[in-house]
Amino acid sequence: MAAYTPGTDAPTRIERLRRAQIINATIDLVAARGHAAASLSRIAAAAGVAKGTVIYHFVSRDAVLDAAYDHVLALLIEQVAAQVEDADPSRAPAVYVRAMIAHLSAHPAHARTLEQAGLAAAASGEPSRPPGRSRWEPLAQLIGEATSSSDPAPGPSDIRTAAILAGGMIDAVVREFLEDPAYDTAAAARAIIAVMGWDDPEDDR
Amino acid sequence: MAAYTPGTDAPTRIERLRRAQIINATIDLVAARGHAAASLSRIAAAAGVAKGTVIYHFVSRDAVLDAAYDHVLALLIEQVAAQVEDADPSRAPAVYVRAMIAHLSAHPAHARTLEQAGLAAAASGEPSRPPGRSRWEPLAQLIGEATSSSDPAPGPSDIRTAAILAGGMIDAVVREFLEDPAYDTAAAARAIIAVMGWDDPEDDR
DNA sequence: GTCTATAACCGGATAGAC
DNA sequence: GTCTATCCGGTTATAGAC
Repeated sequence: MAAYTPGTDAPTRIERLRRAQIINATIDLVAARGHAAASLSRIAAAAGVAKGTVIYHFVSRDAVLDAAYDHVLALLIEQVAAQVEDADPSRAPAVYVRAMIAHLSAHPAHARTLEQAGLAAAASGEPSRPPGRSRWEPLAQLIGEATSSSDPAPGPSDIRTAAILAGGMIDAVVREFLEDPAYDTAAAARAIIAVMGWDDPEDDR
Repeated sequence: MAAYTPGTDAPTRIERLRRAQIINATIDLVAARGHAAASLSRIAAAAGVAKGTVIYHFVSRDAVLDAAYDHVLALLIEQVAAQVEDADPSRAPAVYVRAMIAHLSAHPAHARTLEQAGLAAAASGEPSRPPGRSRWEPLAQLIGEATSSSDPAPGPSDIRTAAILAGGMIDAVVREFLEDPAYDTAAAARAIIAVMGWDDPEDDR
């Protein structure tokens, strides 16, 4: 058999613990100092292990960062998907907006990390997705399903543009919150839903 | 007198040319490969000069990047301000949105560079501005002046939030354009103005 | 003014002791 | 599994020749 390569097979052990430990340290480090400053030595120091240990559990520095970014992204998607799934389709877009903002406000370090991840990706010419598959495609999907049920399609008639605009507002609200933690993100979420003309789950009582 | 320090005093000569040459090369480099990849040697190579030359005209690598970022920002502000100034106050917000998107669409490299500049700044904990002075403060100003003249204040009643949301949409539209140059930014600008419920200069004919 | 050469440093990654 | 030691490459910045 080939040599043991951690991460590819069943991690059956404290391996998972070490990996989690390193990943969490990396997330905090990136959130605090940025992608570029998250060097191997700093990651190791933050996690309380040696450089060699980090490269034993992961393949390279890039692999550590990728794993960290995948992790925060997976958590975000899981959270949002759970709330969107058991919601009336006509209200799914509003739920999406609230869930997104709530999660990122609750985990500022994750928000900052995702910000850095996106920019690092934009830097190294990475056309990771074929044209059309933009970051807000899932949201566009929800908008499409919502407007097909309720007749008077609100907001911009172009679904892609609607998703892009709503997504941009979400980003902006989260960014503002990161700079000013006193900013009322719940009110901002309400404002987004209002300008988009969407059904608001919190309206009916 | 003290030694001559370029940039601080009258640049009286081909100094300005060299500086401009280096700055432009830096802008393209950052746009293409990102902030982190814009090393001194790469900047020098891109500008067609030696490393020493770069550090002669600027103090350090960071100074070069700062100068480049200041430059693209100054151009953007100049362009937008010119269009906003000779516009009816009630339509200033719409003009701002269009000017911003038009300029950044016309100069994608500048848009990418500003993106990288922002992220690099977010990384090194740089509270460059006291709380409240957000990036969209000028826009908030325009919105305030516009709504004080026309009675039925459109969009979110909170001016700060209105500016943040509109700004976020501008960012999102530009980002989308960078990924898909076929994206219709003029239509997107119209959509932004529509959802905000603003007076549109292109409406009356 | 511009360049070459060099100093001092820090980055990632490997080898191997324990 | 985890660590230390080491190597190599690339980085900024300086010194000084031209």
